[in-house]
Amino acid sequence: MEIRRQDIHNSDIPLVCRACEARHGGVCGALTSEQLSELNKHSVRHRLESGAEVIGQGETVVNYSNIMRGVVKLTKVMADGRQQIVGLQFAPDFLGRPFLEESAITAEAATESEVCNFPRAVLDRLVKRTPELEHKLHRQALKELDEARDWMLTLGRKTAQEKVASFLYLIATHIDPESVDRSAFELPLSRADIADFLGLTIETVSRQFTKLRKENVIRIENNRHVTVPDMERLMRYAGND
Amino acid sequence: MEIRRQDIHNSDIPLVCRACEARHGGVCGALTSEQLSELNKHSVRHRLESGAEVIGQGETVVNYSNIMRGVVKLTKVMADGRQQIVGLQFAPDFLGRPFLEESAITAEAATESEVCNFPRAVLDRLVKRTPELEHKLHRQALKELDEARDWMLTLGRKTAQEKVASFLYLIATHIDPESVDRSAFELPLSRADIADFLGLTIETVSRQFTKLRKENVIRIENNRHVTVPDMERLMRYAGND
DNA sequence: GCTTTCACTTGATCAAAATCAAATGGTGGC
DNA sequence: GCCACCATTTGATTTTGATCAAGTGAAAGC
Repeated sequence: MEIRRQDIHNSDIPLVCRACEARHGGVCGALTSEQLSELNKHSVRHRLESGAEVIGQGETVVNYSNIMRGVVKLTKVMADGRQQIVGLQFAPDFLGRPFLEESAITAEAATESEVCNFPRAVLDRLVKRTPELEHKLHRQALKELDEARDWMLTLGRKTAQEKVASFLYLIATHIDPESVDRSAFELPLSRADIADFLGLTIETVSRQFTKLRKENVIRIENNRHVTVPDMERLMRYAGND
Repeated sequence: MEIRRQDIHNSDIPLVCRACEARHGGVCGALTSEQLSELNKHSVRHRLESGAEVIGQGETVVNYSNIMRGVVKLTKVMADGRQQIVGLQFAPDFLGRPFLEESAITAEAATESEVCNFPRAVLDRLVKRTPELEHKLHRQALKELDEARDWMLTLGRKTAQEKVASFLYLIATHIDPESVDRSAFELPLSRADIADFLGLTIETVSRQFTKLRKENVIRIENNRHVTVPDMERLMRYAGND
């Protein structure tokens, strides 16, 4: 038996939106079909190569985006080049900092990705008229804040081993929200990116991977494919008792 | 000559609110006088000793607060006792995590403080009916997110010296938003708290203070009173070029 | 097929911050 | 004023992770 979606006027929803994975998880779910149509008129779907920049630190924000597929990293850079990843966003997250002219961070595709861009001005106008949309954005901001604070504990107080285990646990639980089996996944970040996420060097990250592998906490194939035989054990290594 | 406030129906505003410093800076500024009266019926002003807990990690959130005076620290603790301060909030900040039953952090007065508590349920009801209020809370969440991300760079990539200088710069610019002269201030945190904020030990913090003092970047009297002769120089020591 | 390149790993050494230990100094109680 | 207590500083040593320096291994180009 077929189950019908509860959307009202489903047929009025733009075709591309109907097919969009982010439709129900992301901010677009807060919009009526008319609003969705309006936003859709101005939006452009985009494929991003791994490493492609969405916006640079200090640049003027002209677009917001929804991540439709892939992983986007948010980074901050110091004048001398030291770099820190301050956030990882997964589909179907909203990407952007409302109410600010200039971006305080760089957003860059960590993997090959797909995003749906729409002009800042159009969404800002919609937000003013649609409390439910602001509510969604507010919730997303709070979620990011919770994640940032969790990560501050990791950065400030955990050992290198705990940091690497925490990272693996984070990826295992975020990479594919649909999947039931979280024990096997592809790392969306290179060793260099992982180091920038954890406040470590690539050498230290590599050594900790080797150590976790030797202690059978994880298995690694082709540098990027990770298997976790015992998730509870990984959690203990991450210091999350 | 006396200058009149632009508030409409100023006389309808509860007396305690009229005198409240947080009235215009905090979330209450988004409310009409009637809403303010309703909220005020349920709110209780409270004096907090330094160290007093507002809410504990894992506890059920029953109250939100406005900070009227003082500094509140937000901390996370690991099972083995390692601790990290993940946020500092100054008057007239809003204190609380909307839309979540259980607090993920501990909030504790860092200095002798004063807060205005109101029941979660009452504010949640007001938020639903008042888009402008949700907008204010949204902006506050985004501000906290920006601050958290700035701090992640400090925690992950800065040296002990840069961390301590960054902390001093943060306090200098946040402790008294009114004051023009930011070059002299009281530290709201003990050395132990500063260590927990910076992901360092108290010994390392103390040594860096001594070093900054010997290099004439700061002067310290009575352990808590700091003078900064050249703010630009402090900023350079903090790595913010 | 061979070379080049790039990401990653491994090894040796070094430096920064942690740890362990003791001294100092200011504050409140008597 | 003197003592006790606590926060802070200072000193000696150790540890962790950074740095410097080679290696390895897989994929891309010729």
